[in-house]
Formats: sequence, C-alpha cells, structure tokens
Amino acid sequence: MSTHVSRNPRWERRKEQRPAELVDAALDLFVEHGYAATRLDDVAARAGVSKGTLYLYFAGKEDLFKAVIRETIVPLIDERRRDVEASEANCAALLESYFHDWWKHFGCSKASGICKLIVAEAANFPDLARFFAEEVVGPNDRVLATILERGIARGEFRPVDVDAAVRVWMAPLVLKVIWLHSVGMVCSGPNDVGIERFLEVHTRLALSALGVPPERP
Amino acid sequence: MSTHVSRNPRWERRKEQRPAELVDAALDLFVEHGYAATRLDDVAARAGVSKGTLYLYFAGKEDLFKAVIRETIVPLIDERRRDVEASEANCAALLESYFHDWWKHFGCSKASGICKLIVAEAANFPDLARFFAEEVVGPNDRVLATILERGIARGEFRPVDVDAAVRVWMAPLVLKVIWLHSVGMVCSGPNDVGIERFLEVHTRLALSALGVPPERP
Amino acid sequence: MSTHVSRNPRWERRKEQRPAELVDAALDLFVEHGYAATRLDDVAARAGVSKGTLYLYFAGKEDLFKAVIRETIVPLIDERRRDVEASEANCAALLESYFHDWWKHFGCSKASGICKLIVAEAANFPDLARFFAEEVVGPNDRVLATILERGIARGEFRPVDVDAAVRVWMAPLVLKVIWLHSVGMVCSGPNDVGIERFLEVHTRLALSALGVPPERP
Amino acid sequence: MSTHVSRNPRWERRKEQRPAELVDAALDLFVEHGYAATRLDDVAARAGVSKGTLYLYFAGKEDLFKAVIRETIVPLIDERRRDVEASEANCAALLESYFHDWWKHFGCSKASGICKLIVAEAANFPDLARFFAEEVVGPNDRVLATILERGIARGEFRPVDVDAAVRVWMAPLVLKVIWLHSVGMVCSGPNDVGIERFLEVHTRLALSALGVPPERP
DNA sequence: GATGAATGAGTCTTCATTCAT
DNA sequence: TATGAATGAAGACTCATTCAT
Repeated sequence: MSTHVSRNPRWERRKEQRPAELVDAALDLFVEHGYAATRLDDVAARAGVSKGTLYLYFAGKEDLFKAVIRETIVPLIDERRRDVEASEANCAALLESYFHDWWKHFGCSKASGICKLIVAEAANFPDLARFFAEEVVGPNDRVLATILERGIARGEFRPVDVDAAVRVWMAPLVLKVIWLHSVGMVCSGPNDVGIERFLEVHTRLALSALGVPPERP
Repeated sequence: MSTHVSRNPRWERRKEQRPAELVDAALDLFVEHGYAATRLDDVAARAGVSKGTLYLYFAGKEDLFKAVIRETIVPLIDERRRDVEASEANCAALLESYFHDWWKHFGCSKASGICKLIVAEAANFPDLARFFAEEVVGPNDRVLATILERGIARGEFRPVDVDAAVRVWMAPLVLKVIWLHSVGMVCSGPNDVGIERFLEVHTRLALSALGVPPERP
Repeated sequence: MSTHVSRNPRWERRKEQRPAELVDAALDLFVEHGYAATRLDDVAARAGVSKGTLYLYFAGKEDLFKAVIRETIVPLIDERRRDVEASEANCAALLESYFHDWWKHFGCSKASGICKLIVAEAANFPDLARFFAEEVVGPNDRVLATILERGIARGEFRPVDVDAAVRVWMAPLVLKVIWLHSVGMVCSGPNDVGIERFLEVHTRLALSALGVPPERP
Repeated sequence: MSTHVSRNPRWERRKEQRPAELVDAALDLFVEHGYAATRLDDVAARAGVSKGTLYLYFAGKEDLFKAVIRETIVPLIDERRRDVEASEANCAALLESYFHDWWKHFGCSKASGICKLIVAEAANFPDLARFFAEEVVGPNDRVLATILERGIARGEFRPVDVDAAVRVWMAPLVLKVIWLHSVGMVCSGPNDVGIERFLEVHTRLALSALGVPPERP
C-alpha cells in the first residue's frame, strides 16, 4: 500500500461521482435561492469543480434543474408506492402510516424543497412544471387514492369523493413542506404547530371524516 | 377641508394615482413571472409611464416589490376579518360560507397571486416573509379559529385541536391558490378537481370530522 | 450663445447619430478582424459608447453585421446602376468608365472590405451570404450585363456569352478588392501591379476581346 | 536499408501518419467553417484521436493551422510548375490546357479551399499570408507569365502587359474557387455559370485579346 | 504515447439603475 | 415632473489548453 501523499494536484478525476455531486450541490442552492438567483458558478464551487466541468455533465442550467428533479424526487415517490402496495395493514393504520412515512422519507428531506422551487418557477419553465405534475404529483396522488379506494371497498371507510379528498388531504402535507422551505426558513410562523402534533391531528380528522372512530387503547 | 384649488386637476390626480398604477402593474407581472424575471421596463410600460418615472416613486425593484406586497395584501385581510365578525349564522353554516367567501373574495382574485410570490421569494426577502406571516397568515388563521372555537363552545362541533385544525383546513385552499398561480398556469394537473366540487368536498370532510352530519334536504 | 463648457458629462444623448456611428465602427473592425474575432466591446468602444448602448440599436452581433452590409454596400450598387442607366456615351467608353467608376466609388472605399468578410463568413452565416448574393452580386452583375448587351445590340461589340463574360470581367476587380483587404494588408504581393495600370490593361483586354481596336490618339 | 524490425508495424506506421491525418481533418474543417469556428475537438474526432493527442503533434490551434496551409499548398505548386515546364504544345493550346488543368488539378480539389482560408485569415495570420503570397501566388503567376512570354516571343500572341494580364486572367479562376468555397456553398448565386462554360468563355476571351482567332474545326 | 476529464479566461447578452434633457 | 438614452456589473455558456491517469 502506497504511502505516497499526492501534493495537491490541481484537480482530480472523478467521472463517476461528479454528476451526483453536482446534482447535490444544485439541489441545495436551487432550494435555497430559487432557480434564477442560483449561479452555476456557485453550484460548481460547492461541488468542488470549475464552471466548465459542470458543462461536461449537463447541457445547461435547465438540464441541471431537470436532473435534480429526476434524481431526487422521482425515486422517493416510487418508494412510497412500493411501500403501500406491499402493506397488509388495515386501511386506517395504512393511512396513518402513509402520512407519517411521507413526511419521514420525503417531507423532511432536502428533496422536498423542490416543491417550493417548482411552484416558484413554473411560469418561467413550463416544461419543468409539466414534468413535475406528471412524474411526481400524479403518481403521488395515485398512492393515496389507492388507500382510500381499498378502504372504501372493504367497508372500512365511509364512501367519499376520492379524487377530491386526495387533493384535500395531501394539501396540508405539501403546504407544510412549502412553508418550511420558504417562510418557515426566516421566521417561526404564528401559531406554529409541531410536525408530530400536526400529523396526528391531520390523520385523526381524516379518519373521523372517513367514519373511523378514535381508538381507545 | 382644503380651499386650495388645483390648477390642473386631471394632471394632479394622475400624479397621485401613479404609485397605485405602478403597484398594480407590478402585481400582475410579479405574480406572472416572479421577482427576478420581471423587468422594470415592462412594469413601467404596463403602467403607461417611462422607466425613469418609476424611480420617482420607488427606490428600486426591491422597494417596488415590497410596496406591492404591503399595499395589496393588507386591505384584503381587514376585509376578511370584518366579514366574519359581522356574521351571525350557526357555526356549520358559518364555516361553509367562510370557505366559500375566502375563495370568492380572495382565492380567485388577482391578489391571491401574492401567496405564490411570498413563498417563492421568502429566502430573498425575509422581512417580507415575516411581515406576511404576522400580518396575513396569523390574522387569517385567527378568523377560522374563532369559528371553530365558537362552534365547540356551543356544542355544535366535536372538540378538536383548534390551532392544528386551522392549519390543516386552510391548507387545501391556500395550496389551491398557489397551484393555480404556478403549475396550474401551464398545464391541467393530474386528477384536477373543479373548484366548486373541491370546496364542497373540503367543507363536507371538515364538518364530518367535526361531528356535523350531512344535511338531508 | 452660451460660453458654458460642460464638465465631461458621463455621456451624451445622440439618438440620431448612434446607429450610423456604430455601423461605421463595426465596418472597420469586421473588415479588419473578421466576424468572429471582432468583439462587440471593441465596436462599442470605437463608437465611443458602452457595450449596453449597442444593444439599444441592434439586436445582437448578427443584426449589426447585417446592418453594416445594408447601410454600406447596397447604396453604392444602386448608385452604380443609376450612373450607367443615365450614360449616353458609346459602349466602349461606357465600359471603360464603368470599370474605373466601380473602383473609384466602391473598390477603393472602406465598404469594399465587406466582400472579403462575406467570403470569409459565408459558411457560418448563410443568411448573410444569400442576402449579399441577391442584393449585391446580382444587381451589380446586371449593370455590366446591360452595358455588354447594349454594345452587342448596337454592333459596337462582337457577340459574346454575356453572363459568363460578366463573371469573367468582374472577377479581376472583385479579387483585387479582396486581395487588398487581406493579403495586401500585410505584404506587397509578388509582381504587384498598380491599380491604374491594372484597370487600363483589364479594360484594354476586354475591349480587344469584344473586337474594339485600341484608339490611336 | 534498415535492418530494424519494428515490433508492431501497424501501430508504428500509424504513429507516423498521425500528423498527416490531423492536418487532413483540419483542412476539411478549416475550409468548411473558417479558423475561429473550427473546434479542435472536432478536428481530433474526425482524425479519430482524442483531443489530447492533437497536442502531442502540434503546439496549438495556430500551429495546426499553419501546418495545414504549409503542408497542403506547397506540393500543389510544385506539381503545377512541373506540368507546364514539360509541355511542348503551341502557345494557344498551352494556354487553354493551362486553365483547364489548373482547374482539374487544383481548382476542384479540396486544397483550393486554402485560398478562401488565406483571404479570410490574412489579418490574423500575417506571416501565413506572406508565405502564401511568396510561395504560392508568385510561382503560380510565373507559370502563366511564362506561357504568355513564350507566345509573344514566337509571334503567336499579340504583345500585352504580361504582369498585368497574368493578374487579370488568373482572377476569374481564383475568384471562382473562392466563391465555390464560400457563398457557393450556401446558395446558387445569381446568373451562375457552369465551370465548363466558364472556362471555355474565359479562354476564348483571353485568346481573342491575344489576337488568336477562334478555331474552325 | 494516448486519453479525456478538468480548467478558466473570454464573449455575448440582459437589465436595474442613473442622469442629461 | 417626466423621459428614455446610456451605463456597466453580472451571469450563462464556449472552447483552447492542461495534465492526472
């Protein structure tokens, strides 16, 4: 094993890791400053490479942006879907764990900052917004819809308008995410409610509306 | 009461209206394109003045942006509070009309675009975000909380965690507003639900959770 | 009359002259360095304005380039055509004066540097090449063709293939122009021939080929 | 005769051919796009090597460009001179075949693109322009001068100013070459004349001017 | 020798801001 | 007051050149 210590070579060859490192750096900066206010120089610097290197891996700013979405969000949605498909719990428990897992695996991850980003930049980058709506929002809604449909079919839930209910019940989670990555970053909001209590109440209200009485342990 | 007779009333009135016209034009463009992508050239053009004139009334882009937020949002909050304070209906009806009125007077107005703006630019304008949280979100939440507290106190509603429920139940409306001003502008989302049906379902689910059975006509 | 001497105002307002000044500066630099090697910064500097000002009058580099052609060459061609149409000399004299005038008004002007430019950049800016071929080369050739056709019709010239002869007889002038703006700029060519003698010989050879015997004074 | 047995003949031959292959690829691209618009990446790719390899053989873009000019043009000049020196035809026939051969061996070859290159880049590469003027234009003109002088000396041609006539009569061929590699690449020019007819007419007009009557077969 | 990942200076272009008129 | 011509700093992107492998 060589004990040779390299004397600060001007750069290092890391073809494999570079894209992921760049996407990672870009995620941080895009989420923090928004799309327009993020300079590619800074992304490169944070990834520890020069501006030019970035262009070896991505065609430009928009391409990088798309890569960020593809690499960071889409896998998380898939994961969520697989979890629910594999679950054999009763539907009330499944709904509860869905909300909690959604938060645990996505909501409180860095990647959730993308939601704010998309909302902020949709008008200027319609392609990205459409991509996000189709690849993220649609599939994600489908997972919750599956739970509701299953519960209603089994008689565990009172019948509801599933499509509308999905939007209504995803909203608190999504807006919480958006809030935390925007206003929540600069001030503790008025009557801020801790996430645990928030999820608890949200779940309880939804189950009540579905006709599931509170458990008494 | 002034006895001053203006020599050129039309022109002077104009002068007093200028700032409002500029704020109006700026609101449209900021909502549509976001802060960074909005050019002052375009704001001036839409207001029918030259770019230089804009600088007679505002110190710069930031100042204009802040004016837009402050001038546009504050009046709406006041209006919302007065409406609810004046109501004397029963609480279920009051809740229902609150959601519908919120939409009718704010959600579908041009001003609701501010929500998206704040979220998108919170990181770059922290003081505005704080202002918004304190002056808009807080008071607005308070109105809904009042309704819930009154309903619970009167025994019309089952007891709930009011603060948390307020956040949960405002979220669908707020996110809808944000969505319509962003992704909704460039594509019809997946399982899009019309606003009427959306409000209906939302109200019904909330009332169910509050233990109010559906009316039978 | 004011004796006030302005103390170096940071800039001067010259809406009318600016475009012409910029086109002028651009002509110099484009001819000297070619299209790609000319920096807009330098064009602006030579015109005495800042880089930004250039963009007030031209959409970009290519637009500026087109303007240079339009403003500097096209008028000269028109002038040539009007001269010939108005002439009432015999055709031999007309041909001779055409060659000399072409040189005097165009060949030795700064504008003739465009010929080299077009040739050099045609591949990268096909639009410009086509524009030049249609607006400059075609009309210019037509003028010479008119002279030849008139001479042949009147029996002053021996019949020749007019279209081909036009290309053959314009070539020495055009190539001379191209040469002087390229190789001729950096060295006095081998067996360089002064322009007067060159025109003389060219005219004489052409007239000989057309069957016009040399004058004996 | 070397007794050295190369261990890997194919690979070694390759090594010796590399520079020529690179020059060849560069000629194509320089002629097609000009100096500035040609990327070394593309040159390397066309030669089937990596960009780095190019730098093993040439100091940089300029060096490669100079190599292209020098390597490509010199052999052609020599060839042209030898051809004419060897001819024993009468001078009218010799002149005719000179024009046609010039076209056949040089004008329609890839190498003729150099003419356009030199013209386009003379200002940026003055030493190349001088080299071209001395090593190419001079010797080439000399050949035509030789023909004219011989014809006049033998009484086959009417006396003319040989130096000037040489420039006049080379011009149509050279300009044709330049045109075909520039404007001709992107549009069929106005009153375009096929090369055969062009050469025919050019030769006929020159011979007429030299007092050689058309042949009657 | 050969490779191609990495570099960074250089250029076009945009737009908030200034200021002579 | 109002104008809009002029400014210049800033950022995306390119590509000749270098150098670790």
